[in-house]
Amino acid sequence: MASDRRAQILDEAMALADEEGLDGLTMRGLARRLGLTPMALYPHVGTREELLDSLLGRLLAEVPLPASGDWRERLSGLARSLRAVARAHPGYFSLIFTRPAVSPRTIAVVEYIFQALLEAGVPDAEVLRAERLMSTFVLGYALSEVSGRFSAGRLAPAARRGQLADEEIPAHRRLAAELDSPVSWTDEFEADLADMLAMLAHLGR
Amino acid sequence: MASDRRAQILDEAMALADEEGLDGLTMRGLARRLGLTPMALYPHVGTREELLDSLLGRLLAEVPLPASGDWRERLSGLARSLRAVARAHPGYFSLIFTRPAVSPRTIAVVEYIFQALLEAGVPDAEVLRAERLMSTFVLGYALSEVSGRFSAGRLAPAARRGQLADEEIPAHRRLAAELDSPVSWTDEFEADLADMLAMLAHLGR
DNA sequence: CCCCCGACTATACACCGTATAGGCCACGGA
DNA sequence: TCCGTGGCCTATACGGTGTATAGTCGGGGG
Repeated sequence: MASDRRAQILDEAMALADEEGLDGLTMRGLARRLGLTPMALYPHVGTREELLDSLLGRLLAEVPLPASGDWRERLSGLARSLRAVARAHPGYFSLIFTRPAVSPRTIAVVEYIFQALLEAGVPDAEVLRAERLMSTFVLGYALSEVSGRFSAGRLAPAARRGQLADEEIPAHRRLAAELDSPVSWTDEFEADLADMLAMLAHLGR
Repeated sequence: MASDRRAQILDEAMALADEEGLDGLTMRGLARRLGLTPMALYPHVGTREELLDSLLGRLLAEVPLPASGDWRERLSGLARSLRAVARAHPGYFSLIFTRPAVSPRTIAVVEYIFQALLEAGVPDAEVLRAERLMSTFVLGYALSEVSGRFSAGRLAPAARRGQLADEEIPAHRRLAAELDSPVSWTDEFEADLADMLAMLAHLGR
């Protein structure tokens, strides 16, 4: 069947993007891996931009929606799934921020969050904002983690000493012990999640 | 002076990126605007990747750090400045997520946030996490706003009707009035900011 | 006067996305 | 059995990209 071929090409595209990153995902490179000419891809996946949109669709399709549990369990389960997807595909998770794709799946995920927030008692007038606030945090955290924004400061001890005098950064000096100890991004995510859920609960009275 | 030339090139690069976006920022296009050959740029700004890092540096340099006020005013002032920078340069604000740059300026901004959080009474052991949490929200919100992630759903009425049956999305149906009314991203940002600051205050007891 | 050195140019290479046109083969109807 | 015909794929080409390498030129110091 024709869409088998499409699925097969998308599989290979995801593998290639996982290995080489978005820049390495090339029409020519993808065709080479499949033993095809670049132009053979076009009838199946469209232009490269459309290919990227399809990859984003697959990314979202990988996110399971927990079927049971109270609203806290459902929201934190979804959040953990999103972070897991980001860690599984660090090379192109950023698509979720840069490509505004509104697929049925997207709507299903948003619907899922709406229902959880309503169950949490968030007033109708605040549900949309609460959904965007929560999504922004989860997606932002996941992207920061896999794109290296968080760990950029891990060379902080050198950088701190490097260019600014100690007197200019008293808070850094006071927090030296914390700055020098390793961070578990999983633990931090869980702690953040707890705080965010508490905030949502507060919104619901 | 030599670094005048560099500054001049970076000025033009920012202008070009503002007009044409990151994809439109091309070594050849930049050189053309300056009346130069592409290769003339390299001694001044290095490779294109290094040029992008320099642009990010300039972006951060544009963010003013409010000199006075209590910790709430300082943090929300900084947050508003970051969002303003994003809106001023929507084409390449995303660099802040994808390019881990640790410049003296970055450290100064983080130091500023640390001091505010300490003033808020956040325990030393939680300051680093609170800084990342707050930064993630602010940067994520700003990026979502300028990259179109938020407004992707503005064609929601059509999309909702389009592919999912009404019975599958009861929360969307219940929130139809809210979904169809326009959103002020400024108002929403302020409301989110208030909630986040309350959360931080709670962390500080 | 000469020479050097810095800024700049010229050329070239490998790669990219994709438009256009043509080939090949399997299959259904006469 | 032959003949379209239509789906998949290939070949070629064009204009773009980043950047390595080598050459050009003018002005300031010995």
